[in-house]
Amino acid sequence: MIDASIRGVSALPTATRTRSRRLPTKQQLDTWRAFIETTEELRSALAARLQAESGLSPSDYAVLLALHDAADHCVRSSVLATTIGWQRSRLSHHLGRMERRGLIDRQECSTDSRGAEIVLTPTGHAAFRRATVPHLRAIRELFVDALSPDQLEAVQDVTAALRARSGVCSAAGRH
Amino acid sequence: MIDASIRGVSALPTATRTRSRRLPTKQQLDTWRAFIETTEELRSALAARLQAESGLSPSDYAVLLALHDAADHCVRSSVLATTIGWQRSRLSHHLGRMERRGLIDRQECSTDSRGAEIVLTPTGHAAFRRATVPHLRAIRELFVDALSPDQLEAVQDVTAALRARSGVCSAAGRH
DNA sequence: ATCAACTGATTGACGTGTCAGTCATATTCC
DNA sequence: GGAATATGACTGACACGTCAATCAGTTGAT
Repeated sequence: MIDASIRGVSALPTATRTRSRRLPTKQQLDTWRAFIETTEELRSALAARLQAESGLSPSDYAVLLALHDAADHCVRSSVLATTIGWQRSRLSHHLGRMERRGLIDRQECSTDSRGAEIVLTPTGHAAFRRATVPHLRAIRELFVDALSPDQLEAVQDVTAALRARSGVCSAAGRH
Repeated sequence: MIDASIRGVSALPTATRTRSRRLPTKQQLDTWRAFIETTEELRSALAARLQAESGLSPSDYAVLLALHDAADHCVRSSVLATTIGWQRSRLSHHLGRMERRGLIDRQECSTDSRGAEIVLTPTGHAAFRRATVPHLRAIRELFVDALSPDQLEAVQDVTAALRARSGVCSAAGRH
C-alpha cells in the first residue's frame, strides 16, 4: 500500500542547480510522499468497505455501474471498455471472472457476429443496488466530510493543475 | 486515538445521525472522481517513466531504496517489511522475483537462524543509482512543477485532513 | 470474387498482491 | 528439561492487470 519510493533523499547532489536538472527539495518530497500515501490509503479504505458491504471490488463496481447506466442493461464489450477506460484484455479477463460469479452474461451480437454483448444478470443488478448507497456514503464520509468547502475547491484546483501538466494526452479520462 | 474508536453511532446526536444518511451531491462526486482519477494517472505516469528509464517498478525501487539506506546495504527481512509498510508475504514473493533478477541476495541471519538477511547486489546497487535521479526529476516535473507554492501548501493541508479522518478507520486494521 | 488488411474479442504467459496456511526455530512457563 | 506457544520467513492458491499473440469475422481494393 505504502509507496516508499520517495524516501531516502539523504545523498542528493545539491550542487547541480541547473534548471532542468533541479531536484525536489526535502519538503517538496515530503508533500509528495504524503500525497501519494494518503491517496493510496483512501483508495484502499474505500475498496475494503465496498468489499465488506457488497462483496464487490471497485472494478466490479465500475463494470456494473456502466452496465446499469446503459439502455437495457446491455452493452457491447468494446463500448464498455472505452466507457470505463480499460484495455480490452483486462475487461475480457474481468468479465470472465464476473460471469463465473453470475454477475453478468455474455451474448452474441446481432449486428456484428464478432462482437459480444454484455448483459447485467438479476444477480448482478441486485449486487449493484445493494452496493451503491453504502459506497456513496463511504465516499462522503471518507472524502467529502473530511474536507471543508474551501479544501474541496482546492482539490479541484490542484487536480486540474496536475492534469494540465501530466495529462499530455489526457483523453476522455481513464478508470 | 482510543476515544475515536469508541465514538459509536449510538452515542451521536440526532442531527448527526440524519446527516450520516446523506449522499454526496453531483458536484462533490465530480470532485471525488477527478481526484481519484488524477492521482491514478499521476501514479501510473511515474511508474511508466521509472520503468522506461531504469527497468524498475515502484516496488522494486522501494525495496532497493530501503536496502540502500541501510548500513552495509543489508537488512533483516522483517525490518524491511515494516520499513516499507508491506505484508511479509508480499515482500517474500517480491524478494524472490528480485533475487531471480539478480538485484538482491538472501543470506542466513547470524543471530536468529529463522531469519533472513537481504543484501543489495552490485547489480541492484547499480540499478538503484541509475534510477534515483531520473525518478526524483520525474516527481518534480509531474508534481512539484505542476503546482504553485500555494497549491503545494493546499495539498499538505488536504492530505492532513484526509488522514485525520480515514485514520480513524485504518488505525485499527493496519499492519 | 478474392485476397490482404483491419477489427472485436479472447487467450496464454507472466508479474504482481492477498490470504490462509506451513515449517522451523525461539521463547515462555511449569 | 520439555511441552505449549510465539515468531520469522516461505509457500500455494487464487484474483488481478499487462503484453503479445491468436482467431474469427468484416471491410476494402483490385
